[in-house]
Amino acid sequence: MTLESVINAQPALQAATSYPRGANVAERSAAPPSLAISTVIFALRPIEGTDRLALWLPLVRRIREPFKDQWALPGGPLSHQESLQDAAGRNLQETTGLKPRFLEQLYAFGGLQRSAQKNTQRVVSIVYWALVQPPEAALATESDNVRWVRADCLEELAFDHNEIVEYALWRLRNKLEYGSLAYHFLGERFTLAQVREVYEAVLNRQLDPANFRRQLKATVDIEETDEYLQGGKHRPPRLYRYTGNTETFN
Amino acid sequence: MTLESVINAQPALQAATSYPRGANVAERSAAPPSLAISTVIFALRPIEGTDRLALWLPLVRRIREPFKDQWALPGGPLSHQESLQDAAGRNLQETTGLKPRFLEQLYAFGGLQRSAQKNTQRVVSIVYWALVQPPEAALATESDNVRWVRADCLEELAFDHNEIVEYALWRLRNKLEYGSLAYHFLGERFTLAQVREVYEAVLNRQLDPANFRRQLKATVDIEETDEYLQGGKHRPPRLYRYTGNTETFN
DNA sequence: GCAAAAGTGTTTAATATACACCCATGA
DNA sequence: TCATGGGTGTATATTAAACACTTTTGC
Repeated sequence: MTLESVINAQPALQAATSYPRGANVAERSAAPPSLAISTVIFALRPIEGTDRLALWLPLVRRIREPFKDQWALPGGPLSHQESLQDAAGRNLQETTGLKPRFLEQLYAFGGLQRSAQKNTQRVVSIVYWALVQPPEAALATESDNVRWVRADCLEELAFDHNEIVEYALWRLRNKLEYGSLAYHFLGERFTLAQVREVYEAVLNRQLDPANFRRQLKATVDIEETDEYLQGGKHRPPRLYRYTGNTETFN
Repeated sequence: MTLESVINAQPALQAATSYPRGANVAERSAAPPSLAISTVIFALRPIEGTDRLALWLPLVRRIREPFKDQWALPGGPLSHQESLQDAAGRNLQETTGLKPRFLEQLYAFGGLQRSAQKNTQRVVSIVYWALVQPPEAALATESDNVRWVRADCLEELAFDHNEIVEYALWRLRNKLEYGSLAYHFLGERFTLAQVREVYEAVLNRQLDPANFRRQLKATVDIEETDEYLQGGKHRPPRLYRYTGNTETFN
């Protein structure tokens, strides 16, 4: 399943099903809210023309009302047979093609003004967020209806998806410094400079290489290997491995 | 509405509605999950017999299956007319009788093993957590079916409510030091020693009064008043006011 | 050798901790 | 005046930041 193919699943969850015209008000308001799962997928990619990294996320174009032709977060329906976490994971797999190394619940959005349509069924969205590595991200190819965009210069998205991305960014920046988050953007082995690049891209500011290296090594959860990254222009840097646990809640 | 009276609302949300026997499997699995809202309500109360504070929360006794006669978090149905935040706030108001100064979404729980019953409708619970002040907490009177218990020595609760409380405690302890959380346990004016007592109760360890005072005053969000708390046994301490914003997300 | 990133050392400032000490009040 | 918590001062340890300097590679 490709990223594009999930677009067809979109309207089923975030667009709204109208009630039959004959339904009276009491019946309508008694109807249960429907449940949807969306995911904010962050990846680090170089800014075009430069070698500096920035945060990107994939969007899909809506092909039905409401918000037809606008861009939205990838999402899917909540199947009766899977947990919330599994539903989000499956959705991410269908979207990027790979199992995420980091997938965590972000927030449940259930405001009444989420859909611009009137007389629609209420939709509660449980939003997850994921971090993927560059090789994984490369599998989610672009097309007319799938696009990677920079997270910090978004156009207007469908529904309340702009706010959702803002919140995800806020969470990412807050959680970064005090946990294992950065390593989810990287492979199993990495140089300390690569970790610094992750921090610099996410926090959007320069960090002192010398001090950053010392702080990282003070973290006991990092372990040096005997290998060095070859092929660079300068002195080959040592490769490290993350040894802390990467478990998330639920 | 009293705390006790909301018990009757409980089964409607966390117990499960069986499907008619004639329904086939396809129809059954297509049925949408139902949505419930629960709230973990924390208050600081003295440990019996001492003057040290500890975290307490109110529980209600279930009067129907599943988990009949076991204790559970107060909860209520999600009305079609209100936002998630409003639904949680109304539920808290019905429970403790007062508008909370702090109410925030905790997590959406939607595991499939949440109910011990088979052949039941799936229930997704969006759980909020609240902090209330002692005078507010006093309004939630105890009865046969309503009890305040200490948060750190819970018996076995209904559903997965033990895990939910554990998670809420974890969040509380993490968020305490870096925000305005502590002041939600206190009134508009307070002494610095009272703030320290809140920290000591939540973090469950002693803090140096001198250093704590200095760190607090380094926070620009605190302002001294001209008033002093009279009636104590010793030197009357100065009263302070919190000037930071107490807004929460959503 | 030169440029550039890897990696180390050192100096300084900011912050946390420990604890001695004075202050103001009720009893 | 004594006990006690309120409140201040200070000396020390720990940590963060700034930046000079050495090392190792490709070209």
